[in-house]
Amino acid sequence: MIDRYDKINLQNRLIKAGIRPSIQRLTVLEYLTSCNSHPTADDLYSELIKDNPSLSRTTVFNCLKLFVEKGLINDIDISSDSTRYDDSCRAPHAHFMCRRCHRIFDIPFDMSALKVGNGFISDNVNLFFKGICPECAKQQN
Amino acid sequence: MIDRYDKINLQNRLIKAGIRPSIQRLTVLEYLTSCNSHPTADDLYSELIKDNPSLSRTTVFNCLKLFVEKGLINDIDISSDSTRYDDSCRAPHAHFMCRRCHRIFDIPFDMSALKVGNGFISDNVNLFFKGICPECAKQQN
DNA sequence: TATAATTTTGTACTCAATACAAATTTATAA
DNA sequence: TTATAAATTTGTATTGAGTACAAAATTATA
Repeated sequence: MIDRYDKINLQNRLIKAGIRPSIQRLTVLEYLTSCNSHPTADDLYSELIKDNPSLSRTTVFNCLKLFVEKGLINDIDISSDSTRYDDSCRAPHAHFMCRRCHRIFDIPFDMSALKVGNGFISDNVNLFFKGICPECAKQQN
Repeated sequence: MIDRYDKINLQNRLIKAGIRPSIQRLTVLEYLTSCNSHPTADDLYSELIKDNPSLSRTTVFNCLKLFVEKGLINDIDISSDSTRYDDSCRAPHAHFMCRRCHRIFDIPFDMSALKVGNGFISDNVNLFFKGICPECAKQQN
């Protein structure tokens, strides 16, 4: 159960992000904050429906989408629509996705310094930035 | 049109990766290598079907999946099934996805050093490793 | 040439995510 | 308070990326 202090905390986080703290939104954010895993929308829905029988699956998707837009949470996902492919023979580079025009740019980047330790054996690294590309930044004004 | 030298090059890349160089596989790899964009499977299919009317959409998906498995190309995509979410309030960390057990691990990582320049305005960074987690590495032997 | 193994093709299907409109809740005005 | 407007939630219908599967075609091996 979520205590009063935490509830106010969560409310403040929503308000600061410009989101009206409805019960459903608090519920979704509370679960995300308290769990250490990386749940999918359906993970959340399956879990939360237990104590909130009237909760709609669409609401969970709506909340998550809104939270990501407002920068409250991260979506561990890279391409907004479908998987994209990239010839790994090319020079190492990071990717940048523009939130406005949805293009993906190659960013020259030396990835060789990026390592995981502690027994993890990595064979692939992806570095992904999101934001506004130079063109869209100009147009915005 | 793809010239003879390139064709042999592509063939060698496939063979080295342990993939039999069928016409369809060469076609898909050739397009991926020559284009500078980050096409989706359907992008590829729509383009290649023009000159290869008998090409199947499934074949394109099969090729891409195989190429990624063999490390020939990268998929710019993070979660294998559906989008996962992550409270951004938590300490900055990278992610590691185990190819065997498909779990996603948090990896403590100082992301503050990761910057894009050149007029790109980034508000979000994702660093994603793929490979084998310590547990699965042990079990493997 | 026959047989086995691999690859391709095409149809049917799954399921995450979205569109949309009705119902409900919350805020604002009179 | 009551009426009205705005925002949110709900549920159904739909989309579309990706997969399962088996038949057809191709390629390798005996």
